[in-house]
Amino acid sequence: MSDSYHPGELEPEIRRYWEEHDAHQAESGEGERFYCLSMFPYPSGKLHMGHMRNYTISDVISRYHRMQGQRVLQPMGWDAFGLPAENAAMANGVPPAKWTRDNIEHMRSQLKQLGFAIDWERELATCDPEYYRWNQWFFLRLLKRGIAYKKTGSVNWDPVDQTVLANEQVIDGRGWRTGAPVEKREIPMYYLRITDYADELLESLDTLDGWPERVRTMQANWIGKSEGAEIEFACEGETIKVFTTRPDTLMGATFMAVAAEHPLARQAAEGNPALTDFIAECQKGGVSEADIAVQEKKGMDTGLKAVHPLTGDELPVWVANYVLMTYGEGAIMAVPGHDERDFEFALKYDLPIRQVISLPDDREYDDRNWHDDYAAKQGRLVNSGPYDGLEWSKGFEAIVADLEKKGLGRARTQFRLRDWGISRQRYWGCPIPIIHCPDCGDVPVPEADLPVILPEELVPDGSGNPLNRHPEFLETACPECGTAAKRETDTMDTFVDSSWYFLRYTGPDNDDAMVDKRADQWMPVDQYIGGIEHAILHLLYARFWTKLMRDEGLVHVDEPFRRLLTQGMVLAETYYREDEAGRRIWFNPSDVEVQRDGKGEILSAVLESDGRPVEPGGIEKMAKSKNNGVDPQELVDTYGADTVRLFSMFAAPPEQSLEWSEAGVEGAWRFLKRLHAGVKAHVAEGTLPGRKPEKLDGEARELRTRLHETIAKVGDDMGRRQTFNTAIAAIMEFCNELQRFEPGDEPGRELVQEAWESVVRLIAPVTPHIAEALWRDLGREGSVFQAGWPAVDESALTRAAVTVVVQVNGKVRGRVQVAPGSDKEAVQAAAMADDNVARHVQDKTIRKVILVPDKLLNIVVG
RNA sequence: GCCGGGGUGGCGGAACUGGUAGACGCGACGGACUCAAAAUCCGUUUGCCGAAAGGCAGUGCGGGUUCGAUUCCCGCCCUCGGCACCA
Repeated sequence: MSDSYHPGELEPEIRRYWEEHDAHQAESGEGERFYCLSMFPYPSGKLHMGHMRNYTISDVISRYHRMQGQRVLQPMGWDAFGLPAENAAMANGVPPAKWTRDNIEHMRSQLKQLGFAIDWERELATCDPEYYRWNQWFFLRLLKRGIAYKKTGSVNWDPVDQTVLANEQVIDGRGWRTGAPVEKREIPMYYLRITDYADELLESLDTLDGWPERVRTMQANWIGKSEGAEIEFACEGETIKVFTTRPDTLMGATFMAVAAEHPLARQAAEGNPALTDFIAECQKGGVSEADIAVQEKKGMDTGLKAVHPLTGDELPVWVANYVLMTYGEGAIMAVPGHDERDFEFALKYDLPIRQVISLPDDREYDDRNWHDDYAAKQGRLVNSGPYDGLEWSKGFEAIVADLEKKGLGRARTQFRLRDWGISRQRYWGCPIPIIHCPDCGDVPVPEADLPVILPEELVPDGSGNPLNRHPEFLETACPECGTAAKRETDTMDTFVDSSWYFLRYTGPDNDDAMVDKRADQWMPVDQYIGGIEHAILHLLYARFWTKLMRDEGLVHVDEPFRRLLTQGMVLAETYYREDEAGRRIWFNPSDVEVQRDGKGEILSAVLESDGRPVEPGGIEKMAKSKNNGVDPQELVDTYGADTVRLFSMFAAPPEQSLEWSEAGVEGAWRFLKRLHAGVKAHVAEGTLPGRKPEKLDGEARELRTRLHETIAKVGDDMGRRQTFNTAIAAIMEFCNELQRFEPGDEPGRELVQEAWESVVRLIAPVTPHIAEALWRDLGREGSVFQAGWPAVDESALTRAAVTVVVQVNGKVRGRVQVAPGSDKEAVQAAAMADDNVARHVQDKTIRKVILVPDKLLNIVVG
């Protein structure tokens, strides 16, 4: 092997060495356990930079902890069910199973090339019956406990393809393939009672101090606990129940509004063609909340009158599209004086507005500056009859008490969180183990008959679930009475698969149980790493499912993930063309040639293959659906895995989103070449036994101080802060100093040996191949990952003098060298000896002097 | 629309607890080496004024608190993520 850096030869050799020594199996070695988990990938075809970043972070943390002497579990698997496989099947006619498994093969080999310390013995794929049978088994237990239940839910319906669409497949209110306007449709589905756990899911967020604050905030807001009251309004022999967070504004209610799906709306529509048309109009469009929230507020009077429970006044009942059937009771009391949406609606339809809360300065309420006024919700009650003058929270209590006396209302807690609908009208997912018998109804598949195996040869064509046209799957006998019956063809939400895979990693070979006692050994996960886009749904469902399994006695932790690192997304430009039908065809950025102006704005973009223009579609997270994933393969082929790993960690802190650019990868490459050359040059003069160099002075003494400062900084950055970019910068900075140093004597060479051994170990988690090789070159036995993390020599950290910055009135005017720990007077005296400082102070009066010890002195003059 | 982030040189970013703004790297420019190129090495690189010493301005925009604000507070703008069937 030549003496220069050739990762193409070096890296495979090092990987063979690891494999021969089972270096990455979790059970080997000694020490306390550390479970390092990264979110498993959807096998979309190729690795992209988002994956690369995610798994490199995970590997750096794993290897860092391994070097701390811990026994690390870093598993890998495949989130293998889901929509993209069906889309690929439609496009190429390949069955989702084959497409998925081929992708897994390819991506596994890519991951192996990157040198991740993964325990491949534990690999799993959620599309394997050995995995998903436990989804089915557990679902049946939940059904028995009443946690799983059936009710209707609303879905996007494509009337042309006669199929249910995912929200992603609805574009501007139209089906992505047919272009037909989408409608809402009610169908029966299975739900899990996550709302039963709402309080616990909210409360235990406080125990997750290893989670980013922003994720905990988002989850708390998502669960959305509000204290309020339910109030009943009599209405033509029926009752309209509403939930409100502000019962104190009840006297300001001037109308009622119900959702289009509300039973009362349907009832009122009978014999009212205009209202029937309006309700049908509300059924247009998809079910996505974002779409509903931005649509124009519309409504229609039902003609019905509701009775105000305290005043007896008649209030008109409207149907309004901004009232959601899925929150509260699907009906509201509208208080346009103090609610922005009600206000907007009242203005549009000329409904009365009444102020019932005083403004802070007792101003008169005025529609025109309502936007300044409506927020004033914290005043006293006015225009509220017997409640006038009460502070709002007292009014809240008084009104609820009076409603309770009349039996027309009571205090209640409401959550924004809804039960989790898990039914999907799709083929490529885990079958829901239910049989529909004409006589016995919905019958669970007996445990002995599990798993219900999904036939793998089918090819969806976009017109509904092919299981419905597959008699071998569909036709069966009722387990209770034996008559001909049909299987449920809905499959489970893929979030079910990803809600417990981390538990299965602890005992993936167990054919007799979902999890076993090994789960107790490894759980909870010490470090979870994944994209911020999963901050709410996946993480909430995984927390919920863990609690469900706990309550079944299967695991013994309350929370699955002790520490969470949410990596920012890797973004890339998207490019598309529209076909005749207006469908967007997406092109990979690597196939597009782009010209930009001086500010980086795109001037033109053409497809390389045909030279014709494509439209830029904005910068978005790398994803299969927009075909903007950048494959790291080409870079790995050119520079090797270590360079790409180093570059992806150096580019930005992990939590930050990052627009992908290759500019700078050369820098990482150059650094590794210099590191390699530096060690080789030192070794060429002969290696030394690693021992603490004595009797250093001058430059050597300073270099050793810098070495141990760097060791302390890198350990802190990798372990506590998890800012790998700054850890790498610190290593680079030290290497620059080390390479300028020329050892004149034996202690100097000992220092250089110590320095290179430390540098190689500090960089090892990031660039493991080169570190392993250089560790050998330095004359050390065994793997660098068994060598342990370098220790900080506290005695090396002390300095004879420190630099203190001197400011005059907050502006830097000089720097002085003083002994560490010098007091204000001493530093000030030194500062006044500086010409420039003295000039700025001159004959002015010193009003104040502020000292930040060993760092800064600010002299305030006036 | 609602919830949560982000905005700092030509570019990626650093400044951790309110204390030197621009570490480290890319790019660019100048130089060394070379027949030449690549690679490598050395130097300069926020803007403006200045020969220099030094000075003034500067962290999306507008205000505020403070001896001192990229950091805290108020109001905006832009942008990214999520919004329950993308995963």
